[in-house]
Amino acid sequence: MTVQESGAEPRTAGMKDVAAAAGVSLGTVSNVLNRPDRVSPATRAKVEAAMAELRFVRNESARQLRAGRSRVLAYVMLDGSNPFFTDVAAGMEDAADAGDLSLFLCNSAHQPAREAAYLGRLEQQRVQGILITPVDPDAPLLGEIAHRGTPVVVVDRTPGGTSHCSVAVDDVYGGEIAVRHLVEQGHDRIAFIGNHTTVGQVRDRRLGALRALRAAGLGPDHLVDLTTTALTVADGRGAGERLAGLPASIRPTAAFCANDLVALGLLQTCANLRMNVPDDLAIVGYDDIEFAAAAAVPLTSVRQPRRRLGRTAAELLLAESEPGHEHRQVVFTPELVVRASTLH
Amino acid sequence: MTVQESGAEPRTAGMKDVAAAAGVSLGTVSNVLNRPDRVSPATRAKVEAAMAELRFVRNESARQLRAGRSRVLAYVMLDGSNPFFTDVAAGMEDAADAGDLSLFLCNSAHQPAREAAYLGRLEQQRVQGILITPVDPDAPLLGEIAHRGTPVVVVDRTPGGTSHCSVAVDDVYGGEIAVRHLVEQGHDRIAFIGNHTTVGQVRDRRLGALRALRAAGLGPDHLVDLTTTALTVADGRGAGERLAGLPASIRPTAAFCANDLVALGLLQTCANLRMNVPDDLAIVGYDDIEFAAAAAVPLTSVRQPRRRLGRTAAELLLAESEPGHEHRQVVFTPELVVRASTLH
DNA sequence: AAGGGGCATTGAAAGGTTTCACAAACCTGG
DNA sequence: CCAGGTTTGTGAAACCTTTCAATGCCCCTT
Repeated sequence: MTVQESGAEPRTAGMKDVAAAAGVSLGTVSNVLNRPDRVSPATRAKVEAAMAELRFVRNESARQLRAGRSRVLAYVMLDGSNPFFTDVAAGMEDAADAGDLSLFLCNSAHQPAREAAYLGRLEQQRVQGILITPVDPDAPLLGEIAHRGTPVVVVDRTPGGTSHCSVAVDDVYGGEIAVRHLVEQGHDRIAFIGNHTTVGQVRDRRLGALRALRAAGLGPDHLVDLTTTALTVADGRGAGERLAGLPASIRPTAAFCANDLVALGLLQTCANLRMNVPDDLAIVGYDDIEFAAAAAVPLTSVRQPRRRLGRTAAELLLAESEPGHEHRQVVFTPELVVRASTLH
Repeated sequence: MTVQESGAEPRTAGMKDVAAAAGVSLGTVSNVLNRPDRVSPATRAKVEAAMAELRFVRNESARQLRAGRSRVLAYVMLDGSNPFFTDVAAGMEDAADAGDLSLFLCNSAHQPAREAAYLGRLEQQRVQGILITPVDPDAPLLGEIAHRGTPVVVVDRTPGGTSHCSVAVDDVYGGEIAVRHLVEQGHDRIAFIGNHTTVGQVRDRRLGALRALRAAGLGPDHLVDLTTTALTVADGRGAGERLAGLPASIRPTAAFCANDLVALGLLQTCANLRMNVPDDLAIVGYDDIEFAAAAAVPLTSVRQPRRRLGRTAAELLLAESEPGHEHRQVVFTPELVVRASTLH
């Protein structure tokens, strides 16, 4: 209306165009955008009308270039198909919303190369901060990034060094309450199903299991290891078949699974083999994902405060920019949710 | 080594600093980065050494500002906690990797406001393109964005207009093969569980179900609607209880669920109520998520080519920039995966 | 030995925003 | 009616990269 649209469509209108259309200076347009209170209602209206007219879209690259920092957080997650991580991400979104930031999700899918590629891209984008559940929490890359100035918070792993904050859950304690519960239910021969030789988390959970046995006066030989390669439903099924193949005299009467996916696989094998849960085999899972409560036999599981984990991680990240910041390692305490899979 | 690090740490080194350290011009540094073949090996080595020395990180904002476009795709998904969508995203990642692009995931969680916020942010970032499973495929916002120049591809919904490409699966056909299978198994009274009044997809699946009945000479009264508010496990449980409450004379002998989460919930209720699956109730789900095969009774389900859906969507998006581009609506054909939940 | 072609490198402009010191206009109270 | 303070608005610099025409330089050809 103020400007004549003659012929070809302009690629995109910039603030300069808006300023011309509204008959004000460039600086005023910027003020309307960034400090609306510093501009009189009348001119503000004029400028806003021009912006609508021209379909102005702010160019975030230029804004960032000048302003130095972006309004974006990113979470590089280990496994996008595991509900645990998407729940953690939901918690981060809560915090990001509150701070008027956007959260971008990246899925490394356990691949170090992909993780590195994402980290590089994010660093180049000058994101405000990076949340990450790393393939390897002690990889030097993380420290380098933090050292170069992009805040990093490690989620659900505790890194050795302290070049950044971290948020995790006490896995030793989680393993302990799981097995203590089984012992209280009268079991004294318990299978541990997971890949404790590979993953730190799982090692800790197993440690907790041993501690609970010791507290009950039972030695480590009361824990029967069924080692898996990963923590998928298929791994659980496989372990179930191995378990069922053991002679009755030494077959455990209960199983503690390193996560719920494994527990669900185990449960499925039990159903196939007509083993009753919990009478023939009691099962405890880990994570308390939504599908745990929804299983054919609702699963007793160790609940991690997933959403809170994510929210806290994001909050820690935002706190990094404050003046006298000290890196903190937050550890949450898990809790046992008892359901039918362990109750006679 | 070439440069003396005196006193305070510089925020971040830019290409200018690298050029100075390497004793070459700015343009040469740019060439090393963007057209390495145009630079002699000797100087390239010098420059690369300087970059390593100074821990140079390319500033993506400035690059974009000048170059105009970014190397980022984004997928705005409807529900980050539904494995279906994370699998679709995995397919997109495959395509993005191939094109040396990064994929950022955003989760609208069914909230229009959040969706709009993400879209705004992405448009401002000038991402190369937006993939989206929208809350409302006919919202005008999508068309506006496409019209302003950011390519948009709609995933798993078919929008009314044709201002962009779309990729979907033939839901009518999916419903048809599901119910045809049930009819072939001898069922003639079938429950339909889902929210077909709200969601276009579900409406189509139900339409397919009716078509299969008609083909078998059965009228629409042979389909018993159990309407839910959403498509979660809890909705499935609730529907199961309603179903079990029906008098035996009119109770369906089979159920077709609008997705696998609902089917899993239904399955759980059956287990609780000691109803045998499939003898007392046959169940067909939809999506064939990983948990479907892993259920206590492995679930017959309609498989959507999730990963291919995602990959194709991303490819379509990349093709948008080609000269004589026409918007295409790709429709895939689902297939039935038969498992124990429908086989005597 | 002169001319010509290629190749490696350079220097300056451009891209859209934010920021900040400054100018102009407007009030307030004496 | 004026001094001093406040509110609005302005103009130019700065942010860091990419791009491209122009400049040297070296080697090959005749």
